[in-house]
Amino acid sequence: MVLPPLIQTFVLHFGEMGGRWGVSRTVGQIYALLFVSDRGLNADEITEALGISRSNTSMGLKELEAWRLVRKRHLPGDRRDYFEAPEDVWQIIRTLADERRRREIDPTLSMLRDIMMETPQNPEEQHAQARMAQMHELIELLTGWADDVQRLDNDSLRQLLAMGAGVSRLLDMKNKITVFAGGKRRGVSEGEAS
Amino acid sequence: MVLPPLIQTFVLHFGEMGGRWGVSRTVGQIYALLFVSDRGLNADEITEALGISRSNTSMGLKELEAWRLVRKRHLPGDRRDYFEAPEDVWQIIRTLADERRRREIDPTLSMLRDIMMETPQNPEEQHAQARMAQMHELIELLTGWADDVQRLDNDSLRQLLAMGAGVSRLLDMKNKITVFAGGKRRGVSEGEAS
DNA sequence: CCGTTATTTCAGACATTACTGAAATCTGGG
DNA sequence: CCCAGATTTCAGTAATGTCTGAAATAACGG
Repeated sequence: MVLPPLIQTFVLHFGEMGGRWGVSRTVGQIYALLFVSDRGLNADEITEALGISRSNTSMGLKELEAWRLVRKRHLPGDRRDYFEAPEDVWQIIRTLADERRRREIDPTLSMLRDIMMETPQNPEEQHAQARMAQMHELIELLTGWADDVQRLDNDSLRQLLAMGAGVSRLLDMKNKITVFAGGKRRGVSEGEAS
Repeated sequence: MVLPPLIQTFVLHFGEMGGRWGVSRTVGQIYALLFVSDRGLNADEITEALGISRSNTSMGLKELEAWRLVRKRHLPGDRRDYFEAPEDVWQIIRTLADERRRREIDPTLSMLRDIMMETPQNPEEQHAQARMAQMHELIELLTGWADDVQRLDNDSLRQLLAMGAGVSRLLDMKNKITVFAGGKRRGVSEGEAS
């Protein structure tokens, strides 16, 4: 691998981390390389830069496309495919959240729903089912929330994050308003999303 | 594996999912089993229920303890260790967030900080460093926010989640108030956490 | 202390996943 | 329709990761 030291460190780190994630070392490295690159790269350039086989590059790129983390682009007068990582880091987070949800959360939710249709045959199964229901409820809340936040534009998202623990003060405020209005649960929260 | 069908499905699913996550099939299964169990189980019971080797159980439990997802408990008059998964699903989320952060995010932040101390030697490195700075900023924002939310009690957290997209309306409100107060950036947000 | 039972460690067997090179397929220009 | 460059597929191999049984260690009661 022949890369500027600064970039090499970054790429190698993502390679290692790729493992902890659901992707291979190579896939992590390819993504890291594209992320910091100031222009699209073709498969041969990537192969060369990372010192891996051409076929490995091809597979890695395919996987990254499946994750929607890189996209193909064509340069006029050049038949080769060029690949680049979308620039907007906020969008990257959205994409990641989306894909991980699709691959990890949704199948679990589906399984939980199926199980919850069953009738427990004894106290042991009954307890198990209750636990699964707890898990199901929590996951639904989390993903529902994530869905909503997902739709915020970058500025709103940044604002929300910058607020940090301030959120809890907003919640207090909301509660005061709610109580004030006669305890009829009509604060600024609850349902009716845009 | 001899388990009530309802539980078996759940355990097997977590085994599969374990793979996508950073843990082995066995570890996923052990956790799932403890999660739905209505009492602590000892290593032999787990071994028996999952049809795996005693040593595998021992290693799996050790890993789950490292994740702080299960804890050891002792029953009076019984020398064996009993294991159980903490009950509070909200707390589980906190633990997971905590550990994943420690294992995946923190090392990355550290690496990014190191790289950002370096002086880029050419335009290519300069662009790369700028991209890393973007990533660094985003991760800091996300983790800072997560830290704050982490400290909310279960009810506040539930409320926050239930609010969903309502958050954006709160933000609008905040902005109105801020502007109203003379555009001096003194809304309900910004710094000064509890 | 000693014997018994519980737990952990660890080297090797086994299984899974990642990577490569060669061959096959695709694509666009002539 | 053919050629050359580009990409993908795939079977075999290398590398990792997981699991086991046996042996070592620890913990407790007597």
